[in-house]
Amino acid sequence: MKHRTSATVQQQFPYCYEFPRPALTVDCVVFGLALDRLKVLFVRRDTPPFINQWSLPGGFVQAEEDLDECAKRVLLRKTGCKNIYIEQLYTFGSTDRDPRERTISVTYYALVNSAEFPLAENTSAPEKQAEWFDIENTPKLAFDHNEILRLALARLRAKITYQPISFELLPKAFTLTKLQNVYEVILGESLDKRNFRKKLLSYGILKPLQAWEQNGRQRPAQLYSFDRLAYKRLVNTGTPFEV
Amino acid sequence: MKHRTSATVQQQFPYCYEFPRPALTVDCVVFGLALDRLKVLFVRRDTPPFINQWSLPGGFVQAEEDLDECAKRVLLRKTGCKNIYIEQLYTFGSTDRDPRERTISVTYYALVNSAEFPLAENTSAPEKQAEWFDIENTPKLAFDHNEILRLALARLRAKITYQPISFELLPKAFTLTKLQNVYEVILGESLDKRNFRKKLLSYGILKPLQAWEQNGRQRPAQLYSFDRLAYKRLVNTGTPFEV
DNA sequence: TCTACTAGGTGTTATTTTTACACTAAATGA
DNA sequence: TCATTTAGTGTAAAAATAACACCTAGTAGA
Repeated sequence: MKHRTSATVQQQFPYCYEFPRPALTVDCVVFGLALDRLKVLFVRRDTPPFINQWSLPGGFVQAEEDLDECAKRVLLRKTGCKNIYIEQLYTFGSTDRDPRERTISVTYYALVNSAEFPLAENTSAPEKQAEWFDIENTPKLAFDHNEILRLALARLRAKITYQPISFELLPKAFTLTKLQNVYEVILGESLDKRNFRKKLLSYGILKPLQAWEQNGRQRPAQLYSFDRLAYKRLVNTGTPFEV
Repeated sequence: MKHRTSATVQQQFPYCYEFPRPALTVDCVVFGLALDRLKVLFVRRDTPPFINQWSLPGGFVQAEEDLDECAKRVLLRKTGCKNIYIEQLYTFGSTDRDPRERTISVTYYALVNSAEFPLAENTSAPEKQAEWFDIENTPKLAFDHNEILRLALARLRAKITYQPISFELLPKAFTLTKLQNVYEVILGESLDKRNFRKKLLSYGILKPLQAWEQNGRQRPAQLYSFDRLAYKRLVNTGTPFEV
């Protein structure tokens, strides 16, 4: 139960409890795609501890905000884009993970659409210092954020094989080659083009558009969009989606 | 940052912070096996809110205790047994999930070994009122605990097919029939005996013991134990474990 | 305008994995 | 010794996966 104290101390530390309470933060691992590579977004800390070190974007959970909302708020602030795919990852709560005081971090990972968000090599994000790093070349991060990143990457790798989240990294309309590239980049292995197309198309969750993409001096590629309704129907029939 | 206030209020609410902080609890979904059925453990609440209603065993996270430790402490208190398999499930933090005040719950699910723990139909747990319920017949629970239970069950069903956690529900030595039964009970479908045995034995992670189980007036069954080292080797070769 | 280049697009076969299925073995109790 | 019960075992058909090569349709530049 929360109680107010009197006196001046109240003004600075007005929220008082019977037992100590850890601070609660949300930290996000934001994945994006650029130049056919998997990227991840870090922000440079401007306060101690770990001042000037790179870290995951995050923030304290506000009193009247759900955890998911908090993650979305953080993402909007750091990346400037809404409607990002997010998923809760894990909650980190070692007693020594923050040198200042006990802090619990509920972590999320997010997938940003490479069309809506201007992804370029080391472009700065809207505010503060934020940068995209290639997943193969990440710096030492503040706190236990390297560990969080590892877990997020493992989760992404696993999840992409049985849930249609690859589309979240692509623009609404995409070619099969781009889609295959998402899998190759994340799984770290190359796939057979014909088998990949055969399998993906067999689920009937890709809607061919009346549009083609012209990218260089070659044959234009058919554009597709992800058909969420068809995917729901697929799930209802019990057919597993697998790549 | 935590600060102490002066005056009498300090004695009751001595932990003061600049911003409001939610309470932090750990709640556990404890699964067990009895009479070839999947069971789950609930405790009856003895304080408001939801007094007298069934709920998941849980408790507040102590200042100097990791989240996993907290879950283990809760489980030891409620079930009396150590070395339980636990895994973090999800963190629930809706602003309205606790009618008293903002409370974040880091949830875990646990698998208890049916040999070490005396599982019987509705046996009372060591202290307070605790009962095992058949998974097909669970009561309305306090807070959002029914939702947590649903999620835990979904996770258990998914996980059992690609991680060797079924063994955690069985005694050290078990028969293949018992093992198959674990899968059938959790997945809710019957499996082919020959195919099941062929597949499980093919991984080489079951060590046949020089022991047989005599259960009725029939041929005694070979006992096996789970070979953790062999499983590690299997993982290292990249072979997926799948049921 | 012709040619070289580039990525897009497509089927078939061999191999592997999965599924379906039925009888004998070893013990007990009557 | 016979009836009953669960333990334990192999094979063949079907399905899924993996391997593999060439033509297409456009652009750029000669």
